[in-house]
Amino acid sequence: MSTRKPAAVPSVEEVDTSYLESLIGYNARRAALSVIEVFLDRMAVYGLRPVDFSVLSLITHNPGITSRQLCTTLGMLPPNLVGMINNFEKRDLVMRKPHPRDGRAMGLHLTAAGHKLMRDAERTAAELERDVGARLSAAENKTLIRLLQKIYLHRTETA
Amino acid sequence: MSTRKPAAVPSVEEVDTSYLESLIGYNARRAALSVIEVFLDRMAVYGLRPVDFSVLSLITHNPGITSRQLCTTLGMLPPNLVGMINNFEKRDLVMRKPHPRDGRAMGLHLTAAGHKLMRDAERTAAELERDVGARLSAAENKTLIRLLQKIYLHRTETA
DNA sequence: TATTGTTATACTCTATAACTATA
DNA sequence: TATAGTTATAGAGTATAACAATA
Repeated sequence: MSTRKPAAVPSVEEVDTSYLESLIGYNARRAALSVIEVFLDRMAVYGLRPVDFSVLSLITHNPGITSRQLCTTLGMLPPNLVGMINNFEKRDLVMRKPHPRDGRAMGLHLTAAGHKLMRDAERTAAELERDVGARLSAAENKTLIRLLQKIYLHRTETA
Repeated sequence: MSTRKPAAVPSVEEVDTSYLESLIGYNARRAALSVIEVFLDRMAVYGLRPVDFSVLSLITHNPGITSRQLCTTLGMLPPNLVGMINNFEKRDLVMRKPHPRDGRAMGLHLTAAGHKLMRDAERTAAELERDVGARLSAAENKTLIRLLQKIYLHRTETA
């Protein structure tokens, strides 16, 4: 049944992925997962997942940022941020302070320990960026980031 | 720091995301999520999530592909594929046939209904690709896919 | 002994509803 | 009335261990 004539039940020797590889979404997702895999590995020593790093990095560069601003920026939902911030407080990385002009809100700030951790973590991130980026030339790197931003920073006219 | 004297408790008017936006992983993830958002919306009429589309597309272009091959190609775990295939069988989109040369394996094949659905779904995917790609020029589009593949198709020398 | 497919299950991530206090 | 933060909880997605059938 599989020797001479076209097999009624074919099998696959090598998987043809050419169609999927022609789709932007598929490629972007695969690339993101590839980088995140390395990220998970190297940030493990700091006890930080990618989302932890993103949140702490935003607090680092935006002292006093509120939970609401973090959620809007990172596309997270408020209930899912609460536990993260609580953990950061338990680890003495982040402090909640009353917002100077809005009694409902809490401003988020790094502690001294938080600053120290993020100095190391951002250095590691820079090394990772250099290693991953080494798969591309410097110009390609710049181009890639520019094109990716054109994809997701498009101002939606329809919605 | 903002108006006159350095505020003891600063607040944030506009969130500075410049640091995160310099990282490849962050940009790739944001771009992927942006495309997937549109994908979810347009594929809803077919009852297909991105991963469903990927699996059915691989079966379409690789009739007789096994679960093992699907998992390896898409980075999924076998237990998580079983339920998907069961659903596809219930919806009369996919059939399991005994593998011609390996009694342990099952080859996966589209039914007639599956072929019809995927013709429509791949047409929709092509339209989506055209619309998302319209944010970029044709040349940029080609470049973007090439660079993304250089990121995730790198042959790892270390591991 | 190793591999394919499967079951059961645990764990994480994401999403929804509702409450409080402040605006 | 609307918003920021929170709680509790449901649902989806992802992970590990173990088993039967076959290689």
